[in-house]
Amino acid sequence: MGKHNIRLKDIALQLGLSVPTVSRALNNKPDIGPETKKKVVDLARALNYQPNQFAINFKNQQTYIIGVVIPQIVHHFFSNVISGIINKAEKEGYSIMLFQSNESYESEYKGVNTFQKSMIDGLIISLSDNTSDYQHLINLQEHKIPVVLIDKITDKVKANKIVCDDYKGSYFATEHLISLGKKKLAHITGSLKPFTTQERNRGFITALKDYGMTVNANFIKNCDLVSSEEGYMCMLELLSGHEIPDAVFCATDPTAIGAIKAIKEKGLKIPEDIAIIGFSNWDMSKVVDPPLSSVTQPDYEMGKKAVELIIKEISLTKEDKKIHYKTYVMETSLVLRESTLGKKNNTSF
Amino acid sequence: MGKHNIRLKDIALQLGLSVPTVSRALNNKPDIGPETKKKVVDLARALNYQPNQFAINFKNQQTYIIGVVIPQIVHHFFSNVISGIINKAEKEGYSIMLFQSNESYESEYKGVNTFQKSMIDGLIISLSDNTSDYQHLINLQEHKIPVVLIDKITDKVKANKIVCDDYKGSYFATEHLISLGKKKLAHITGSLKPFTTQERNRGFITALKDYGMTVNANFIKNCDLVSSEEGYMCMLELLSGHEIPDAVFCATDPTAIGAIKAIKEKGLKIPEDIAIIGFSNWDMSKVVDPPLSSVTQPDYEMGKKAVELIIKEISLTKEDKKIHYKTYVMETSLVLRESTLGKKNNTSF
DNA sequence: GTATCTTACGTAATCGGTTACGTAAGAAAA
DNA sequence: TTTTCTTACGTAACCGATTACGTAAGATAC
Repeated sequence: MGKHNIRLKDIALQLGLSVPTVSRALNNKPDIGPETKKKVVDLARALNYQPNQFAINFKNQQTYIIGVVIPQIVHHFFSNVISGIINKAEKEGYSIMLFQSNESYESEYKGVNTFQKSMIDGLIISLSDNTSDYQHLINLQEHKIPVVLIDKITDKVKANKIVCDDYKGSYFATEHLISLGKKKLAHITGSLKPFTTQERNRGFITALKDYGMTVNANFIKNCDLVSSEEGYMCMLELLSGHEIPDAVFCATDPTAIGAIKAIKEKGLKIPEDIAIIGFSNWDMSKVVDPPLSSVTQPDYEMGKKAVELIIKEISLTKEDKKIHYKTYVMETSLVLRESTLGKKNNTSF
Repeated sequence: MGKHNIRLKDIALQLGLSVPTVSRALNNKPDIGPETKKKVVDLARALNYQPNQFAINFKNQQTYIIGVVIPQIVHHFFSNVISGIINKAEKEGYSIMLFQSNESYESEYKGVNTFQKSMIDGLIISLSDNTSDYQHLINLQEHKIPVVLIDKITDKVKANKIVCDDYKGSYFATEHLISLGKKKLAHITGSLKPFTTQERNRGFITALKDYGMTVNANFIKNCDLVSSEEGYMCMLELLSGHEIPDAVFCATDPTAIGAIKAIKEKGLKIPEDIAIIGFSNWDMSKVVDPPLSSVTQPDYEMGKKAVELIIKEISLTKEDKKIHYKTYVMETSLVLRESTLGKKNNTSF
């Protein structure tokens, strides 16, 4: 037992030919006699010859592997991004090496380095919240390995970047609350370290100003861990003031879900007393009571786009052409449910 | 611009040495003079020499890459499995190549083949529901590439396998419903094609029998797509009979969540009129109203275990030792919430 | 002083392929 | 018949490392 893989050498020996001749026969190269070619092709088929891709990649100095580093896989947004990346990469003949940083800079650094040594052709990365040094990425680029940043990006690295329009999504979410006639809008933010969260905050504030409403500092609560527990606590604080909001925009769905729990416990009605909308349209948001309105991000498409960009940059780099870096901003949209619209005759999930 | 990576050759040229001498100096091999060694090590450090892992792997015929094929990434159970796989693999010095079959046999087949050509050291796979031919896996094994099956397994392939105890988990869930004093138990199953679902069904039926209860065929509904929509429809059917159940065990959480919606719409109380318990403890289950009791699977640990098994088998295979295949059955446990326990003074999520 | 053993290096082979180049034999042209 | 041009193959080099083996110089033993 234990077949070894058939090599060109095996075919060459059986036919009394040299290895390059066999290679030429199988790769439709010139300088090969028609009868020899037929003999080689037939034997290769009979032996079920599969070229050793690893050796070819080594010779070509190309692996057809794209490295992907993200903060965490168990996350609605990122698992969808990865899904888009993998499906698109497969279509284009690339494989994916995946690593999660668990939001640790050291881990991210190590992962990128491991990938570099494995000779990935390109890297798609969403930065850890704790990354503030970008030398590992710049180092990669200096070795002509393209880098595409996705969602968690930085302006310290010159590269193609993909984000979704957190600002506009938040603006529209806020506008939606205003359109319901709400006057006292609150915002539960996430950690303001990531650019994405800052943008969501900016969208909220700008919308208020554009509609001539004042921003009440007491109505903006910070929720660093973006967990349901924290959302619950933040909402309790908002409800304990002498003035309470009549609408809340949460920077993530889990915090919104915690907030819903707090609102319901206080005996208040959603959306009549307080309307609430989240961000990212998590799976769980359609099953909470009431179902949560949210802002959807084009996660799958962002992953797909990242693969397109990296493959294009890989081929441009090989031809030593200059790359014009851009930041691609992808549109979000509102998914409206009972938490803002109220009960409808609606059995959908 | 465009540094090329430093090679042994570069160091050798600068010092007037041969490549193997430089290699010996850097790898603590014998047959090297102390002064020469120092010169080489110093220059290597100065140039920040990083050995080309790809070349080393090629020479050693080992990639330190584990291929992972699963049906879908965007799934609570699988994303946790992958998380366990990646974290453990990194600790052991392996990288992960990830592929999703989207429940298609053709896609799974193609993915496995691509991985084989890329010379993965081992494969961890959870089979697609539509896979009934296993030649791609056997072929891998014949080429001495170990295969570990996880969760969606088959007895047609001799290999190490990891499952969780779907039978016992379901038995305990059913037992829990009985312990609440429930007499008319229903079961909403998933597609009975996967072995896992069959086991869940068996657990339910065996528990009923062990407690001297009869199995009412009208109380067993099939829910092929395991979606919330289907769970909702199945539950409506159960509620439209002349006799309705007082407890339901659902083979997956999403169907249970659909069922909850149906029960609430009929104005029935959970768990007083109908208690309900699901399976897999999805993230969303703690936020539905009422929070759903469920059976947790040790997803992360299963991924970790899979990596341990594959690495062990890789090293045993290299030494040409015989492998004794086992199926590892990992324990589930119950997470009890309001859908069976009723309202408690409980603010946890 | 000669034989033998170390030491420290270089040369060659290898992993499995691709590609540049050299060359013998036969065909075509002069 | 001699020269030149194809054709169809083999040889050598390469990708970047590791490893088996050969060997000159110096140390040690007899």
